[in-house]
Order: sequence, then structure tokens, then C-alpha cells
Amino acid sequence: MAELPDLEVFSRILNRRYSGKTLEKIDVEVAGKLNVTAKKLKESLEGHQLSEVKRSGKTLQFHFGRDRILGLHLMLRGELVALGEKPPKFPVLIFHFKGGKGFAVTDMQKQATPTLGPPVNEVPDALELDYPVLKKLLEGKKTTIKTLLMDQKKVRGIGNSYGDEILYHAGISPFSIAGKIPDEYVKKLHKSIHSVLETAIKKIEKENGDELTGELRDFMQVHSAKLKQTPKGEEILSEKIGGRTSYYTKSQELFH
DNA sequence: GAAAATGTTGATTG
DNA sequence: CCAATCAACATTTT
Repeated sequence: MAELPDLEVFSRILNRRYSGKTLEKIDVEVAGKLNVTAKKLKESLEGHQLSEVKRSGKTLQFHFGRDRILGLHLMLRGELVALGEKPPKFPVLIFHFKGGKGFAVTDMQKQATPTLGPPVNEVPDALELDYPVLKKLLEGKKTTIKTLLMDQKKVRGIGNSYGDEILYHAGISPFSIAGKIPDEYVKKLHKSIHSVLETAIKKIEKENGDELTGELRDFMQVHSAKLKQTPKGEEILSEKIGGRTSYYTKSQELFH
């Protein structure tokens, strides 16, 4: 969980289910990563109406009015679950809305990070990245394109799996030096970022329907430990880049 | 039972 | 100063 397309779909579902409802109570089960005290969070949000849920990069933002915004990063293992009969496993935060419904943020690793009053982030979101900005981002950079795409200080929202999918789609090797990629391929990369992410959003939205749960990655073309071949029959290679496994094929062009 | 797993941060090394 | 690597976080899945 927790790359841009999943979060985009979650934000839409959360909006449909909870926007307009008043937060009756919020339980803070794990306060370790919270930037304020549990008491302060409760004082700030309880009794207020959820106006909107937004996605920003790999974070969600719950708007309870001006100056009452809760940011949330799910990190590696964070999940969102609707409250049911059983109490959620590994709860971090539990939102109870008036009328009895609610959801929980869970994380077995306790790394999910809620932030009251998240600072405005100037780094472009992957879905808002236009071609001239991307071109400028790559110019003169000596780092590999895979590392750069995953760098949240440069573009927000792309992680290890979609990074591989995007580069496969664009026909660029993840080991290519960012600054050495010709314009023609930077254009392809720009198109691939949008089309891979938007296609994923549509597929996840279709599968998930109105359910909060689920982690759909069936449509991955290269980034999967199970796959040996792409749908086109190309052999999938894997190698670590920056401590994380990258999946790619020989058909992706290497610029260096 | 070992290894890897969608992310980030801070320390460290070149 | 920039780039790259690694460990740490806690648990499940392969």
C-alpha cells in the first residue's frame, strides 16, 4: 500500500464515506510519530466536521476546517480499515463519526505518521508534473533515473514499484543517468508517469469499489517478485538500486 | 526459517 | 556540498 494511486483511490473513498460527517471522537493508540500530544489532537479535531480528504504526494490530508488539518503518511505498512464488529489489529488512530461509523489507521510497524497542521509542500506532485519541470529536474543530474524518480524532494508520489512500471513503460533503463537521457525519451518519460499512474488509479478504483481494504497489484507488468516475464514475453531482470529491488528488462534503453 | 516486502530518516562513507 | 549505501523501524508473507 501507500503509493500514489492507492492513496488517490483511498482519498476518494474516504470522501464519499465520511465527508460532511462530524468527528465524535478520535482514539490515539500510538502517539510515537504524532507531532503534537494526543490531548492536543483531540482538542483540535473532536466535534468538528470533516469537510474534505485530499491527497498530496504520498500523504492524505483530512480537513476539519481551516487550521484543523491532519496530514497522514502511511509509510511502508500503514493501512486504512473501516470499523466493523472486530476491533482493528495494530491500531494507530481510530476515527469515530457521529452516526456510529468510522475507520482506523493501522500499522503493524508503528511507522504511520500523523501530522497536525502539515506544512505546505512545494515539491511537485507526480500527477501535476509538466514536461518543462521534469526536463529541468533531470538536467545535469548524475544520479540514476530510478533514484531520482523516487526522491520525494524532487517529485512526490512515486515509489519503488511504480518507479519500475513507469520506466518500463517509457523504455528507459532504471540505471540510466538522469542528465544523459535525450529529450525524446524525457518526453516519453513524462507521458509514462501520467499514463501509468492514471491507469493504475482507474484499475484500483474499479477493483476496490467502495471498500477501503485491498491492495491490488495484479496489473504490475515488471515490478513483481513472481513474474519471470513481462506480458510481452521479455525476460525480467532484477537488481538492487539504493537498497531496494528494481525490476527491468533488457529492452529498456540505457543512457550514460 | 531466512529473506524480502510498498517508505523515510539519519548516519556514514566516498 | 552532493551522491550513494546502510541500518533501523515490527511483522507478515514467500
